[in-house]
Amino acid sequence: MNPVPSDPAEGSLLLDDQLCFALYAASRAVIARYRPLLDELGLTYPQYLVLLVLWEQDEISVRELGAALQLESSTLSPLLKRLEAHGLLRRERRSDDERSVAIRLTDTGAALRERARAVPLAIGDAMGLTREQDALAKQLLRLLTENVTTR
Amino acid sequence: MNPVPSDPAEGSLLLDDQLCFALYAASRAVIARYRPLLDELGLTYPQYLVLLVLWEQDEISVRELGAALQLESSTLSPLLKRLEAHGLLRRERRSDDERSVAIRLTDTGAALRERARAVPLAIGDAMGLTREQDALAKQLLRLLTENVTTR
DNA sequence: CACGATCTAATCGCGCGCTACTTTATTGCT
DNA sequence: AGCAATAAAGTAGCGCGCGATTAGATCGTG
Repeated sequence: MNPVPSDPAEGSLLLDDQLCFALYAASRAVIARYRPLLDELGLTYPQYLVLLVLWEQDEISVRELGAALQLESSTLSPLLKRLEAHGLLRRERRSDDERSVAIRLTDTGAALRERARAVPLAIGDAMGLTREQDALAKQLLRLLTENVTTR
Repeated sequence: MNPVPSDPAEGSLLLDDQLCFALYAASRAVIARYRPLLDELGLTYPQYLVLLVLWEQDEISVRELGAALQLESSTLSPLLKRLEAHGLLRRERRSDDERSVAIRLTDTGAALRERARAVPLAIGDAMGLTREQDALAKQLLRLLTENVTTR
């Protein structure tokens, strides 16, 4: 006594009506696509995101990194320790504000950027969206994130 | 010597050009929105997804559940044990095929459905997308998942 | 019927991701 | 200056997710 595609999504408890599930499944599927490529670089997906930020702006605090990636220090601290252990970056207390920790790429970390250039190309290819679809998707996802985040 | 919005996204290493990041951030933001609602039901987000499936089709194998949610048994097995420990479902070896485990809701698990009805309504509201945007987003996300998964 | 290939769950190890909490440093107020 | 409030990073605990592996059941082919 359930279906009839009455008002799709509005209050439905059917899995396939849920945007949240489409989102969750897509996110994991895309990350899974990245995995073999990132394995070659010795990186996990969140580690790759951290490096994307650092390649754009080296010398950044944990706080700023968290703001850029929307991640808590409780997630970033151990992740950054692992990247430091792999020799890709250094963490150092700031002298002007000892609460803050400055993250800086090592030469190895900076050099990895060249090897990473192939990644977005391969992924863009695998996603198989037109330029318009890609732009539209990004736009919708940002709107959604914005709506859902701000009170 | 980097920017100039030359060909957005095509091979860029800028975080904000990455569809994958928009996806990853949106997924976490939406799940975060669910958290307080699901807390009231004593559920995590993936547990809620499992129940969505079971409310649609009770008596299902771990394999089928994994196919529906795109999750491995290594994720589902412990998750199902926790739901069993909370009294929401039962796991039982099938007599006709002893490899398979049948998942069945308890009365408590089935009854939780009524309390869950409020969830999609509240979330739909918080997402703040028009019906068209919602449908378009789902469509794009499914296309993306399909492209990225196959092959 | 035998026996190797396949299938199903489950386990283990590891890296997130988040909440709650702690520690240390800085700021703001009087 | 003194001290509460705030801020930054980190730790602990828990629940995913996933790759790799394993144990046991079933299937397929000779």
